Amino acid sequence: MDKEKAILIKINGELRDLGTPAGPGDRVEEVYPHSPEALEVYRHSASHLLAQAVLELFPGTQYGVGPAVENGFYYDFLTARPLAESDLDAIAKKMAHLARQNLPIRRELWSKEQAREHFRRQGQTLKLELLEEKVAGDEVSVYRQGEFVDLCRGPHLGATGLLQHVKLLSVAAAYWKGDERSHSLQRVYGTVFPDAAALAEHLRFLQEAKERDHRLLGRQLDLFSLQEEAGPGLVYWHPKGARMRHVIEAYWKQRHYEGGYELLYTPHIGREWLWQTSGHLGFYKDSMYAPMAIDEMNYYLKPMNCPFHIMVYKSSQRSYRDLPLRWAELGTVYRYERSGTLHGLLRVRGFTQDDAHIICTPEQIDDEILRVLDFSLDLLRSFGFQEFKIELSVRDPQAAGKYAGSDAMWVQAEASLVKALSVRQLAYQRMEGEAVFYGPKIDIKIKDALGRFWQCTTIQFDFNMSERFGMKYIGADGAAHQPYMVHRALLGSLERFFGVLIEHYRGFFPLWLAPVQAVIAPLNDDCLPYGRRVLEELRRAGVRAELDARAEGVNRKIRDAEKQKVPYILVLGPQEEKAGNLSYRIHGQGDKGKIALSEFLQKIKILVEGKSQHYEIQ
RNA sequence: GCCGAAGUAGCUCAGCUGGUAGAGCAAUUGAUUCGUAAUCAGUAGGUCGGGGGUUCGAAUCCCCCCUUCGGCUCCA
Repeated sequence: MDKEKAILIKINGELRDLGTPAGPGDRVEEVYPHSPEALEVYRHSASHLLAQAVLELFPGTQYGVGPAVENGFYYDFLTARPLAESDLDAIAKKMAHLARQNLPIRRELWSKEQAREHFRRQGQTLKLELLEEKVAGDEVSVYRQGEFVDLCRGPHLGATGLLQHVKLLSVAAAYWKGDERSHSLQRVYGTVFPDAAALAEHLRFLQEAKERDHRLLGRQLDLFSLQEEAGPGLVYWHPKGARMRHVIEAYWKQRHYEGGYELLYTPHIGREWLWQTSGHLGFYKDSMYAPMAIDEMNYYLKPMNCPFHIMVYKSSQRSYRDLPLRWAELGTVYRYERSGTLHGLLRVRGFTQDDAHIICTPEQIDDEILRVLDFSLDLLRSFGFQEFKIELSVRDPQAAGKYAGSDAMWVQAEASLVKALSVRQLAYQRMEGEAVFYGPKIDIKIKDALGRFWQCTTIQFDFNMSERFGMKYIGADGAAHQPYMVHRALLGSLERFFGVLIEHYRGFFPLWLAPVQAVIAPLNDDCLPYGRRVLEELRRAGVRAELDARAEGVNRKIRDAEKQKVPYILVLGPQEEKAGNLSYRIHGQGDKGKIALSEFLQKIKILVEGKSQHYEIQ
């Protein structure tokens, strides 16, 4: 392989344009196209190329910001008319044209006044705003390629000719500076790679993600639906989806009982008093469904389960000897999510949280947090997820006043979260100021088969509710104390988790989750009675089986079952009937030969119990 | 909620500049009874997302609304 030419350099570890002069004693390293740092620069330079192309094609366009992002880049424009997907071709052509010209990309240092003058002349008010807001000193670096000049810190590639493998992906709206009261800009998304193969690989990944889309698979496999007439963001679980949910719930309940939890069932609506007391009507009203007036009293659908669990707590006097209490509920809540945010199962308006509240003494909190953390990771692993991203959200030290709970509680809460993470030697990211006002929290995201992360677990301290409802327990000292309350959901919501499972497995669920584990395909109608007997036996053994009794050939029955991603297809003909056994196929692998029914049952039982990730019968 | 795009049979989609809808799959009926990924033939299915308007005439043009999609913002 040819030695690649360096496209950037690092001076004392800092990425710079190729050709940046180094001082004496500086440590200089070359950076090659296929390094991760280079990719970021490719993206950033591609965004400049995009802006250059758009400005040339649509004169009078204002350009905003255009950073490299995960998987690509974008640039925001204020255009005379909105851009459409159909404009992307023309833009891409223009970019390719500019790339072929191999324009040098040059860094220049301007005085602020010079930049001001330049952008004023060009009528680029967005850039003028950026200039005033972002540039502190009097000197500012700009990058020029041809006529195009952009305010930029850099670094950049040396010339546009390096940007050969670009793909524009979509155009969408974005607010100027993320502020929804501000202009709506046109954001063009694209991706770029140093070579054609890497670009093709990424496009394959996008295609794959599209094919895994849970909304598509949900329909193909008849798992669930969302229905226009019945209201947006409300999920209908079809029989097959419902079976999976049942399996998930049964396992979840079993694990909770084993883990020292008790289960609760609480109502779906509650009187205004409850939400007044909880504070939801104060800070959460916009996200709640409007009240129902019954007997001159307002009732609200619950957006959270906490107040209900607290009511159970307060139904009798509690002693320190009762604690910790761990109360779990698959609690269905309704939240009025903004219409534009709804997305399949991943963002809905009615969903079931796998919720629990742990109420304990301050002395118990370290143990309880560790316990929840272990529980969560273990539960997620049993669904086949192996990699996690953990975030610890703590309060903003600058604004201590806006938080519920005492300072001491925050300090202890944070300490016990950190302690649990470090005892288990888990890497985490500390999110300063990301805590909710009512307490610090740990969030766990799971990595799916495509490397995407999905938020599931949240473990949150809640100092607000316990305060507002005046939760108390009698301590060993005979005095009343405020307990700690931890609110946690491990899977997050069953809807979202289901959506993630579908995408992670691409519909090829592990046997223990598969809605239909086996389809029986009798060869002809004469074999139907034997088919029915096998069906009975499978069902009695707890196998989720179906009999394909249509007047179709085996080929057709096999094809349809394969398309439904059923793990096993059992072909029954005169031979099998005579021998009292069955021929089985494993999904995607074809005929695996004959096996006795009892042996089949026994072996797949092992796979189910082991939550196996494959269907192979050993 | 905001910006843009879209909505035609259960599903996937075709229907050019206005002249009262079409395919494949699915469904259904009949025949076929088949050895490892689509048996053959017939039939039925749509006030073209909803409402209003323009027009002799609207799936097609205009307005309002609903839903979905791509994002922004937000989040389990």
